[in-house]
Amino acid sequence: MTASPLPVTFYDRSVIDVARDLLGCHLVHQHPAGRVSGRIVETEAYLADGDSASHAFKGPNRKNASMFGLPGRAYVYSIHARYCFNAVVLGEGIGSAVLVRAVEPIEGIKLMQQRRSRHPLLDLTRGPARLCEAFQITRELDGHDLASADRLWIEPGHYAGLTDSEVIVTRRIGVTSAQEKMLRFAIEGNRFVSGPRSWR
DNA sequence: CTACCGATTGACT
DNA sequence: GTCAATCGGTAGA
Repeated sequence: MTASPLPVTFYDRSVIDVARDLLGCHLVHQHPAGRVSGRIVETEAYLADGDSASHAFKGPNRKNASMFGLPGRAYVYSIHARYCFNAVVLGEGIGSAVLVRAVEPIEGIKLMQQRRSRHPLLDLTRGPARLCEAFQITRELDGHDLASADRLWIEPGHYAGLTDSEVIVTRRIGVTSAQEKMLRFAIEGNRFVSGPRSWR
């Protein structure tokens, strides 16, 4: 795999387009312990305006600061004693991001299993906090530049460029407000997609 | 300092 | 399907 990271311009577009287009791309983490990578199979968009489910809804604070930072950076937040990973979309002061909810493991499965300890393949990276544990993504990587091939980045994948019939669009999972918005994107039929079976 | 919350997960019926 | 444990991060006293 010698592809180079997606450029910043990829992230400087409509958050819905970015969430849709990240499907099929590869998330890569390089660490002294080894390299892990996975195909992105599920994302959610969090809008800059009128989206009460977004952490950016009430404006910038220390926790969500990177969400209002440069596009193509990571926004890593903690919730329920775990971490979740987003890619920041659009320019400074905007406050939109794409949550990566699930990937399909490609490289480094043994390392992922060590980090997640004894979990079966299907449970390694299905879910936003699970994939962060498998990829060793913590708050340390909050604000990290995803457009350079260092530590953590995203590459265009072999199967990127999915047709509309290969993508399902649903409500977002777990949010307690703005539940009506259809902002979750997933590769139809992929076993590593989280949520109810009927949504896979 | 304490109180509270959650874009979750895993265990359980 | 239901539900409680989990703890980092924040807000408030």
